[in-house]
Amino acid sequence: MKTSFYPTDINYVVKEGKPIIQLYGRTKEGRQICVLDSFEPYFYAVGKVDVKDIEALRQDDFKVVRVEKVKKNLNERETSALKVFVNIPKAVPVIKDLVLQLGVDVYEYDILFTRRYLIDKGIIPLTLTEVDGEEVPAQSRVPCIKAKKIAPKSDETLQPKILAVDIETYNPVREVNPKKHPILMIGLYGKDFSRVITWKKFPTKEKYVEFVSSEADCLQRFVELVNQYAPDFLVGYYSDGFDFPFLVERAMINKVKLDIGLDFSCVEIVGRTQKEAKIIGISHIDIFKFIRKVIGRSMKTDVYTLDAVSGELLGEKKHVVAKELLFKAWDDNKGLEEYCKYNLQDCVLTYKLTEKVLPNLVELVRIIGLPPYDVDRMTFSTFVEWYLMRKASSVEIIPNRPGRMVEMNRMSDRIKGAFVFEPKPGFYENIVVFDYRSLYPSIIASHNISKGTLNCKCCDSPKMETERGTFWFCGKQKGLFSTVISELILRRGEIKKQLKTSKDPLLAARSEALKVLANSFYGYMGFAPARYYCIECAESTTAWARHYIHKAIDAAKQSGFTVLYSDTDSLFVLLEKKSKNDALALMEKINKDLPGLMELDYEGFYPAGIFVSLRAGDSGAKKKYALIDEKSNMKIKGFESVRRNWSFIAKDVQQKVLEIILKEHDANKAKAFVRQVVEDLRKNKIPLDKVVIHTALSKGTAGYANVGPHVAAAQRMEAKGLEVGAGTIIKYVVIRGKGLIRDKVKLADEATQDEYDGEYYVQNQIIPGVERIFAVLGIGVDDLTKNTRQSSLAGF
DNA sequence: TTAGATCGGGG
DNA sequence: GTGTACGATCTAA
Repeated sequence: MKTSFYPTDINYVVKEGKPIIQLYGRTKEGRQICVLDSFEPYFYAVGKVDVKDIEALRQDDFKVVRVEKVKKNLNERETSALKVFVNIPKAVPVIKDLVLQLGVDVYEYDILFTRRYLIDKGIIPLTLTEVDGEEVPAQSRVPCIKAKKIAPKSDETLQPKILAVDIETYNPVREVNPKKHPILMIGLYGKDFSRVITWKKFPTKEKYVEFVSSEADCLQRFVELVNQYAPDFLVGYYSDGFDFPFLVERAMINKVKLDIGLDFSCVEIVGRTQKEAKIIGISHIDIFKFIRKVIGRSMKTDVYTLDAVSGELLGEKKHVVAKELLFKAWDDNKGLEEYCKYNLQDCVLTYKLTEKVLPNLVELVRIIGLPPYDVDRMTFSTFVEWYLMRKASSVEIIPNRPGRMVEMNRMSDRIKGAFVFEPKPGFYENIVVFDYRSLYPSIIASHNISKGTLNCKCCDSPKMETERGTFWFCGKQKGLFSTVISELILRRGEIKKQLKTSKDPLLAARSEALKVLANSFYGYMGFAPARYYCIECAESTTAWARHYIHKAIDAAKQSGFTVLYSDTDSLFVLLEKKSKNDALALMEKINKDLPGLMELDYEGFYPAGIFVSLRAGDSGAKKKYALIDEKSNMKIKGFESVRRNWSFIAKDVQQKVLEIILKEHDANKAKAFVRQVVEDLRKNKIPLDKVVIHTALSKGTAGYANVGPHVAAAQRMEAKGLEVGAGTIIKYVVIRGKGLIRDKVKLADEATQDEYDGEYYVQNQIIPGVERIFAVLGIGVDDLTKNTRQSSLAGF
């Protein structure tokens, strides 16, 4: 019988000395199933050796089953190799050591069995797959089908059934301790499903609240509800690091089996440095990990709390409640309903965030071909590596990971970076910005940059001098890196074309995923633990990048443009007496000479911009500038206006000054504005809440060698009996008085309007934020702060 | 400047 | 689990 299904998760067991793959998934009809398949572990040996010597190898229960002679490429050159099949996966590392002792090289001995299976069978998780086989009895929560044949069927993708989970714990002190403190409530949220399970009864009309009689029952009920809901994805926010480790520990203490695995296995916490919670058959997704890593790049927030992330991505926040007082509410059985609401809302946010970023996750799964559980936790370098491995494996023997020594040596390799043309600090008008579209990826593709095509003997490609030597890449044979990156670029190009007529968020996510992957290639080539490490490739990439940006700069100068600024892939020119059309013509001219997929884009026109020096006396102004476009949108780079430990008034003044200068081109107005704020601060006319400084404590107050103002404020909090620790946001105000700043600190709610030290704010908050901006306009600090009336009076 | 330590997220 | 490899930021040297 044929069954079409979407695989979600994969695992294997050894039965009667044979490994059996368990491929979990959901059928087209929505039924959860497990496909059982046989598959043989193997690795490759390359070198002069008698096949019989390998066939004879065995140790304990591990043995060689058979050896096949195969033709495969090794580093993009054809080689004959031996494919060594062994009895079980665990035999691979043991037998490969024995083969190594025969004096031959070994390869692909550390590719996880389940991943090897997916690659060899061409199966892509979440993508429609067809299995031919009959149902067999098995110890499983879902029907098991023994596969006679299995193969990918179509591009169709699963809409996974998602269940979000979040727990609240008893927490009287600033310490997370599952050994001491119980779980008070467990929240679950899915499609048409809301539930908070808790074990202290209180009157409520909320239907989602469910009472049980003990923590043990709470855990037991959690197991039942997960089973009933039968999710493909069980999702949490930081659930690898908190919720599941806590649940597992409490389950152990309460002697409850957390056996939600589809084979009746319990949740398992694995991993050395980074904890992971693994559930057989259910993809546990820690959405925090994915968002921080993949989505975070394009987000404004600098903290990845559930509240901040939900605020930005969903426009929705956490339910407001004094979380640190939950233990008290529990003890007194007072106001617990609010905490249940809070618990559920966290689940809702986690669920919605997952829905929101799911297209990105799914697309990465489809490109890389590993299960969502893995993709959720992988880093960019591993994305690239597994993508390369899957692409290469049918023709290439995959290179080994470097040994410790090799990796250490690679660590000291340095690559000469990008070229920066430093702008002169100043105010400028009519700026046109160009940038190379996906500069590094397009160079890798267009110059056929790849490990196996480096310095070929067969042709005379353009050569590039670098500090490491002269490098060129074959013009006849297409390289692995360049081939796969070209595919990514072209595939993205197609999607972007479709995006012009459709606003489908799925397409946008696909485009984003492809971009993320393509942009990771350059970093990967110079990443010490990489299998396909190629420092010459990385060096060549930046060298060509410098070459092309210089070319653009030279062309601009030749056409009579003044070049203002250039960094890596961008070029800022001044129009002066030229028109936008002249700028476009320049771009066309540059583009005519570019090879392959390379292209210079017109990024935009800006009527005004200001470039500011980084430090006092620093002539260059790289990476610190503000531009304004024709629609009055400001583009601010490198200014500290977002720094958290600045008072609101400091951020506000910096922002306004940039706005007045860029929009109205009126330095005197900006100056007058600052002078007014200075005067208002000195007269304590600026509202108190605008001078409050927010700083997060990085450790306990005892841990600081020198007591800064925020630490002094934290100590005041402690003196008042408030709980303070790492991560607490300290809100303080500097008040008038003598002595050190730390002795003039008051908590935000202690201070009054007329006691804050206006002069402190002028000197330490306002001036540092605008000093360099005014320096550009020839206005000194004195012009901003000196009170003319006072000084003239002083003259008498 | 560079190497080593810490922290993030969660309660 | 046929294993592994975070990375940004701060601090001390």
